Amino acid sequence: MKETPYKLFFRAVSNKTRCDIVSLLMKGPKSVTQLCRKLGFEQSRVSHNLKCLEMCGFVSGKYEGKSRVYSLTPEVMQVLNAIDRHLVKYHEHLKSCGALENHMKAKR
Amino acid sequence: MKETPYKLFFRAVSNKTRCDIVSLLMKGPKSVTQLCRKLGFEQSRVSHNLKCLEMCGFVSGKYEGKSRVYSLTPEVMQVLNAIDRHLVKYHEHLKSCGALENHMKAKR
DNA sequence: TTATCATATGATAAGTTTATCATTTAAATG
DNA sequence: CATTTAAATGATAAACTTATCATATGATAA
Repeated sequence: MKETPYKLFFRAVSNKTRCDIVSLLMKGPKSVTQLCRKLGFEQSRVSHNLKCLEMCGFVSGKYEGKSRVYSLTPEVMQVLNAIDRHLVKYHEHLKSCGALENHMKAKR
Repeated sequence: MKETPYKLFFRAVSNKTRCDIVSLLMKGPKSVTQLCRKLGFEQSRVSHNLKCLEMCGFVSGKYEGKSRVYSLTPEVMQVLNAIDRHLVKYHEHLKSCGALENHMKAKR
């Protein structure tokens, strides 16, 4: 499958772990440990997903003492804010959508 | 996994088939057959994915004669345009990102 | 330099998503 | 209402993604 920028962009935040990480980082930079604590996720889970977000340009990390502190890149902040503004109106539509969980599969 | 509106929104367009469908529809409404022809995808593939997009409020379809014509919802058009404007600048970053294809897996 | 705490990486099993094939339903028209 | 063309649905195997566990690397300070 060929990768379009669109797809890559969307996919980066199309799962709950990364979505949650991004949401938290929108409130400010955090170390891996801080993210783990706040989200209740395992460390390697967070690190793996941070790597993915980093490679997609969503976040960047720099060492501060022993810990590595991650922040959203300015570009992505702008994008997310733009989406946010529009998602406010759109919200309702999505809430009633079970599609991605239920379609294309029967009663497995 | 609990579903956030964010995740649902992003996931809807996080695969190539749906991304392509949405891109095409940005240029105007199309029937299923037209989408199949232009994209070179199988009919059931397109229909399944349209259903997903429809349930997420991305598209809506109405019968015109024997065919069913799909269009993007106005709300989503706005969102996509907003993302588009920002993605222009961001583009470069994403192009160099192999993360979602390569990380978390070895040499399988 | 080694001990300690923080993060990253690798392998893998479990879970999810996808495309495909086969079949069914829908609309229109003779 | 039978036929034809268009689209939707269901089941399933293959592909992909994810979380987890085990381990390795990094940074600092004693």
